[in-house]
Amino acid sequence: MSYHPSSARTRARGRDLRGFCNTVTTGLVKGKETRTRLSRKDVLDAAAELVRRHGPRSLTMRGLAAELGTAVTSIYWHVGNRESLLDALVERTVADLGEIRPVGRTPAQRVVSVARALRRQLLDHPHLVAMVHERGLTERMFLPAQRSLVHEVHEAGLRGARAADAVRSVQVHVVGHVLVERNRERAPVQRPAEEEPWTKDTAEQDGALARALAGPLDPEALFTVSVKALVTGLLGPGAMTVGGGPYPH
Amino acid sequence: MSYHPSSARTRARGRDLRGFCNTVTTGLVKGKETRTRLSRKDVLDAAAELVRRHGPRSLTMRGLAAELGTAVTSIYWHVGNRESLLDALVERTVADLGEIRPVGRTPAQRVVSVARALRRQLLDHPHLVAMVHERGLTERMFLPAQRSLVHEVHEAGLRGARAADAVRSVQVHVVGHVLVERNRERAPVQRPAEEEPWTKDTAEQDGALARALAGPLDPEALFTVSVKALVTGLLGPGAMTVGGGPYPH
DNA sequence: ACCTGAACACCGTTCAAGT
DNA sequence: ACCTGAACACCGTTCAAGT
Repeated sequence: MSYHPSSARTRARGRDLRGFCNTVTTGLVKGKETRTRLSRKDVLDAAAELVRRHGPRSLTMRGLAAELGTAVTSIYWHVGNRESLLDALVERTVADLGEIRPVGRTPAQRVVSVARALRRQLLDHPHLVAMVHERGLTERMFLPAQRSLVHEVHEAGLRGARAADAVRSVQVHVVGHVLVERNRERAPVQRPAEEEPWTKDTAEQDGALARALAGPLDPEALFTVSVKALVTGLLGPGAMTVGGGPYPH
Repeated sequence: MSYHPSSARTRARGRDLRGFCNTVTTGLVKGKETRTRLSRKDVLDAAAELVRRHGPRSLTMRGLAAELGTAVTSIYWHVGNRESLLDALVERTVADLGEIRPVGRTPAQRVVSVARALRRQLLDHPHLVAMVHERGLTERMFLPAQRSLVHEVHEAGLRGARAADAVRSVQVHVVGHVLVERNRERAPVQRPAEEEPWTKDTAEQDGALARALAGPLDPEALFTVSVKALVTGLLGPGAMTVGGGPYPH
């Protein structure tokens, strides 16, 4: 419709064709660079910083413009609109997530190590997870772990569709777990079960079980338990036994 | 501060103290009821319908007022503000989710059946999942399954903290899986891996694996596979063997 | 090619005023 | 106790106009 570069959003999501003409620095004002021209990268950088500090909801076009010292409308020229700005941000961050190296003696241990590392990576970018999720790009979060998982699952003797299922099971479990976790963080005061909290009477006469269910949840520990169980189930019995299970028996 | 009932949101989240004086119907206009007075229930019902049809983002206070044929500000009197309106909506829907009856011969089979039923319930209320999630009430979605899971896990011989972990593992897995699934729905055209899609060469020389990874994902099947594996791992080896595994061997 | 201010069509929310 | 219109302080986005 126009020569507006943001029409790139209708093209295949390819490389940014401009952006080579980066910031032209002319001087310093109170330690901050003064731009003569705004670049797409400037916009993304500033937006990324705002999101990193206060989350995506805090990112308004007007606020971003103020941060950059330009008119709101300039931003539109560079990134099209708010939606594709966030798209670009997600794209960039996901691309920065490195591959994950498996650690451990058995394939099962290495798969667990990949799962834990992936979880760590995702939790390190708290807002990213929600943004990728809201954009329907969840599978993107699978990528850093995918190659390693394929290798390890194959190493464990799984083949074909069954191997693919195992890889995806682990991926979905990790991402899903992180989504649930992230959510708990936001509402740390989970309304104390107004449904009766668990008592010995309602918990199969198992006092320890009742206490555990009524008490707080340790996400890290729960993750370890569940991913080990999952991997055990996927790779076959005995898969985790070498490394010792989560519980003394 | 005032007698405004919406100050209930500062009280403990208890029962709605008004709302007994429901709609007073005076006649019919084109098949629609004509209200003389607006009740909190009217507001919630209309809001629920809007959310059900077009999702929570489509719910605006002004639009809701138009739907109800009142001034925007009347709504504020009844529900306080948009946030607590959505809170109330979530509360109501979650409360309507019934308990889940386990089916199957072995405890493992029954746990799997509970997991599948819970997933079904959540997928039946597509917007609810996202809303509960955004509100940080994820554990609420655990509730319909909780009691049955406790029973079955105990039946399988798990006790104390270990039983609690098993219950929670299944719960987080189900909710997490549904979150990931729901997300895929929203973006059905997952950008075809711009990273090279899997080929026989990159997939450990396993052509079937490559095809499976490149192809589409069947969420229902994947869920079954992963939850069976998880339960197997949690309840001990052999747990699922009676019912037959997902794959012929 | 890049940047601008003005304007549009929305929001949620508050408040003083009605009955 | 319940409802109202006017007003406030925000949004994202478009557009014609500048250089």
